[in-house]
Amino acid sequence: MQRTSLTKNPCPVARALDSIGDWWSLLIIRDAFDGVRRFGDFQRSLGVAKNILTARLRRLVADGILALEASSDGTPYQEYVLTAKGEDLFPVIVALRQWGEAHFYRKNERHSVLVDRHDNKRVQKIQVLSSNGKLLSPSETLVKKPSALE
Amino acid sequence: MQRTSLTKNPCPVARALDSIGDWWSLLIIRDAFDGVRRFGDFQRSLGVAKNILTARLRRLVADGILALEASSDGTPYQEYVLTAKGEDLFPVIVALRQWGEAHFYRKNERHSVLVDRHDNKRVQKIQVLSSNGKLLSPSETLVKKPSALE
DNA sequence: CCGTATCCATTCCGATACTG
DNA sequence: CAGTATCGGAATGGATACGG
Repeated sequence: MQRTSLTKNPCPVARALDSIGDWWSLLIIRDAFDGVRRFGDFQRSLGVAKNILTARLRRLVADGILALEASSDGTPYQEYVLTAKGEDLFPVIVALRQWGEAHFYRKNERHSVLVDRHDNKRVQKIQVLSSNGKLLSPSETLVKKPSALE
Repeated sequence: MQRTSLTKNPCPVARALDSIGDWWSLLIIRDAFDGVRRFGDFQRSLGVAKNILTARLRRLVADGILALEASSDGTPYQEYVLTAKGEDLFPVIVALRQWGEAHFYRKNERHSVLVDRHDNKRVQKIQVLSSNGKLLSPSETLVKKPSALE
């Protein structure tokens, strides 16, 4: 039996995970944000088997997250670049990164950080804000079903 | 051969995904944010096989994302609740939700939304901000390796 | 250099039956 | 109700060999 598809699931989180909820896709996307564009570079960076990488890249292209482009340098190969839809995953990656930084490193263990290119300062912690700009904790929010909207 | 563990990976995103980068874990956590606490409720909500659910819940407890508590009502069973580490995933879930809303629904298709409990208004779009509060696009940021920090 | 094809082991997943 | 046990099929993952 096949894995249940979530593309028809009513929840936006489920539909999102249907595209990128596997072990490798978000790592590929993270690399793409870091400027990786070539098959071999993804492969070396991730240490993933080539056939798996092929399948994942194809899926991401089919889902409109990556696109194939002619190479920027002279080489006759194509490159994988983020589409607008893919770029919209930036907050997801940053949130994951900050969660990882907070909970998976020992006190004296250092890790890379995300900085503003212009002033070299660390990016702010990503937050959930109300319409008037106040920080919201999970318990102060509520998921409202479409049927319950006016 | 086993899947390569990412717990020693230098990248915070990779370490995070080692805990929650599979198909079900983030959906379980989403449910937990929505107040689901009992085994059977997770099972019905997700439609996942019970043995898989068992394995995932165990992993999340072992990783300190969920904890087992005595039930709040009178029943003699235990409940799965988010730890502080688990609650810190809130921005990740919200970012995923907003990305899903933006890209996986047709024009007239409605979906649930996340609102502020106090005023019933929609939560702001999650953003990556510089230290002085300006919105940053992916290309305006840079990942700095620990070796390159002063 | 960029993939594709194939092989094999492991894991994942769903369904169902079962226990306390 | 909350799991455990087991089964079979599918997908995943790693390695390697091959082709344009």
